[in-house]
Amino acid sequence: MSKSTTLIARFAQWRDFEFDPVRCPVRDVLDRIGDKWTTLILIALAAKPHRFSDLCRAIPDISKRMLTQSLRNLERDGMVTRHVFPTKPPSVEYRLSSLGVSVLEPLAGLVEWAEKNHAGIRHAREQFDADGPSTSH
Amino acid sequence: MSKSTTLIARFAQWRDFEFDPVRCPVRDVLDRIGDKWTTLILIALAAKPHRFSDLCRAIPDISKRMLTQSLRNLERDGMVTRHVFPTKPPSVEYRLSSLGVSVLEPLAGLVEWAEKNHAGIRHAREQFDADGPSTSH
DNA sequence: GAGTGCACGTCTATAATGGAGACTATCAGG
DNA sequence: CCTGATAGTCTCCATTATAGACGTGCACTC
Repeated sequence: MSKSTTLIARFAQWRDFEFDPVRCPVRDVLDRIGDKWTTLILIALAAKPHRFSDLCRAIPDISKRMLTQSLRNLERDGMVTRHVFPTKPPSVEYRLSSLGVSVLEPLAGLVEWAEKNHAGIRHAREQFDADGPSTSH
Repeated sequence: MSKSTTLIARFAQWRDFEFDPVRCPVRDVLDRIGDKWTTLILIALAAKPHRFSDLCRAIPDISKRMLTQSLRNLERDGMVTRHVFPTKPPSVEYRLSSLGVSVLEPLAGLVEWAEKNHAGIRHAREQFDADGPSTSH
C-alpha cells in the first residue's frame, strides 16, 4: 500500500522533469519496448541466439521487412548484436547484448503482471462492450 | 547472474505456451502499455485524478482525438474509471481503478530501467549512426 | 548446366493508423 | 451578443505498417 504511494510520488516527481518530450528517456525507451515486435524479439533472443530465419519461424506473423527493421533498431540501441558468418549460405546470428539482457528483468515484471491480470482485463472488456452501446455518453 | 538465468528459463517456458497470438496475454497487454500515449496517461493519473482538459494540458502534444481514444481503451480494459458530473459546463473525471494502480508497479520497473540506461542507449545510437553508413552489410 | 531451394534481406503497393484542427452543444460572464 | 470554457466528435491528410513479390549468391540434384 505504501509501495503504491511511493510510486505515485515518484511518478509525480519525475513527471515535472521529464514530461518534456525532448528530454524524456521514458518515452524514448517505451516507444521501443512498446513496439509491436520488439518485445517478442527480445523474448525470443532471451531463450537463445537466433538466426534471421529462426526468428521468422519463432514469430510466425512478423514480416521479414518488419523483422529486419526491428532488429536494426535493436542493434542501433545496443540491445542486440549482429554476427555475420561467411558460410556458404551466409548466416547471421542475433544475440542479446548485456543491455538487452538487463531489460529482461523489468520486462519480466510486466509480463508477470500481464499474466496475472489478463483475465481481469478480458472480463472488463466484455462488460464494457456489453454495456457500452446502450448506456452512458 | 542466476537471476537472469531464471528469467531466461521463465521466458523460454512461457514462450512455448503463449506465443500463439490468440491466447497470448502478453502481446495483448503490451500492445496497450506500449501505446504511445497510454503510459503517459497512466502516469498522469497516478499523480491524481484528472479531468479531460487537465489531461490535455498535462500531456501537451496529445490531440483530443487520441486522448479520447486512449481513455476509452483504458476504460474498456478496466484500468481507469470515468465519472461524469452534470455541472453547468459538464466535467468528466478520470481516475485509476485498482487494476490501473496495480500496473504502476511493473511500469515503474521499466521506467527505472529507462532512466538508468538511457545514456547507454543514446551512446549506442550515436556510435551506430557513425559507423553504420560506412562499415558492414 | 538447368532447375530447385535456402538464406538474408530489399522493394513496392496497399491498408491501417495517427495527428491537426474545424465543428458541435451548452451555459456563464462581460 | 460575443467570447470562452468543457468534452468530445468528425474529416482530411501524412505517416507508418504489412504482405508479398523480387533479388542475390551458393549448393545440391538430375
